[in-house]
Amino acid sequence: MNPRRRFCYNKAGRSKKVKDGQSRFQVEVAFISSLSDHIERYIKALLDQAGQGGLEIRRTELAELFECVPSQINYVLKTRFNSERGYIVESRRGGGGYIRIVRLEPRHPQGICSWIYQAIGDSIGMDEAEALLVRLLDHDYLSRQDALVIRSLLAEETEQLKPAYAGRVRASLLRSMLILLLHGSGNGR
Amino acid sequence: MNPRRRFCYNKAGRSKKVKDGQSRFQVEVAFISSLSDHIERYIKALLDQAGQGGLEIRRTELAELFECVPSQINYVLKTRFNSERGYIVESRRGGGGYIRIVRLEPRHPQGICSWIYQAIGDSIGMDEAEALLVRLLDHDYLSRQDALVIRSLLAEETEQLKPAYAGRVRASLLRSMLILLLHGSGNGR
DNA sequence: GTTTTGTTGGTCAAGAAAGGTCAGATCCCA
DNA sequence: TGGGATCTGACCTTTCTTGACCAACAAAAC
Repeated sequence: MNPRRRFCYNKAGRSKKVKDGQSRFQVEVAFISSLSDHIERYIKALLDQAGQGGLEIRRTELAELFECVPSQINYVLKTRFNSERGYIVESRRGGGGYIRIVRLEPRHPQGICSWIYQAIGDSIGMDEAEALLVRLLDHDYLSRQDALVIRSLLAEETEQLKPAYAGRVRASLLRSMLILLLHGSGNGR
Repeated sequence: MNPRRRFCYNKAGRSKKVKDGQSRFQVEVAFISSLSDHIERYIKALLDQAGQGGLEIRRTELAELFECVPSQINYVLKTRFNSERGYIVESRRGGGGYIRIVRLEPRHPQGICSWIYQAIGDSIGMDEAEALLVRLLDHDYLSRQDALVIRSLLAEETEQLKPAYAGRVRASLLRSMLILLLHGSGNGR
């Protein structure tokens, strides 16, 4: 393995230390310092330029740009561009492969999604689910009709399950339906 | 092999890159980039124009249009226009040979929701789910964005599960999300 | 009516071209 | 100084593209 000149990209963007002798402490801004953080910022900058359709990147190119291994890109995507944070990542392997990143426009105050993730957790009971729906209803994050449909689907889909699984499946279902409503197109087509 | 000027057809249709210097990545729409994808889109465009009876093509002609080997066309047909995705392909060899492609409307006496229930069943694999989404997309029952979100949620919610449960949970999730979109307040279908 | 020849489309497997996964090494901060 | 966050590299899977060879059908030749 040839010794790599790492962090090449960062020459411009990383935090600077003050010249030797002047001070032993970092004085410049840019606390953000890890490679992952830089890749994250770079992708976000690209996303800002991109339209609704999102952004398409080549894993290898990006890795070359930052002089890191390709799997580093996966790490960044997994930790920073997951759906809890409001992103969707799709990819395809093989010739013409790509990674597409879409930022879901928060049609509601950001934070509501991660709040939902937290509130639901790994498993949730019917009562808690109901309480959560009521709460979302009260705050107008949810329409009456959607709440009705969700309620009925939750019941229908979990009634046959053993309690142990029911809670988990219910959590999955509730989470998915809510996220879909919050992020989906709102009107088909 | 003479160096081929590939993607001739695509001159007009392919995605634009941002001006040099701005970014090395595609930021505009229409990302789809492989030859197969272009052939797929071309055929679908033809299908949209064609009536109920479907579309008839010459394998060789199409291959010439895209400057590829004829078997590439078979690949596209096999992977994108199979019966799982709701297409029927028949062909005849010899002089006057042809390939006919027919797109089947997903129909059920009781309507699209019943069709969905039936198509999903108790358990469904990721591939089947994908095919179903594509089919609904092709027929405009679903928006791109919703499909994107559903796909990503399906993957996320089932990735940790043992295959035996994953199929069932996936079925529940897919069914619920689709029914919610169709019956919820978002659109009146 | 056969046989031959030309015209189409079909199959399959090899190789190329992406991206994915995962365990272990490292880094870094409380 | 221990644990979580990062990084790396070896190895894997998926998807696409190509070309050699095969099979079916039609029209011409016999």
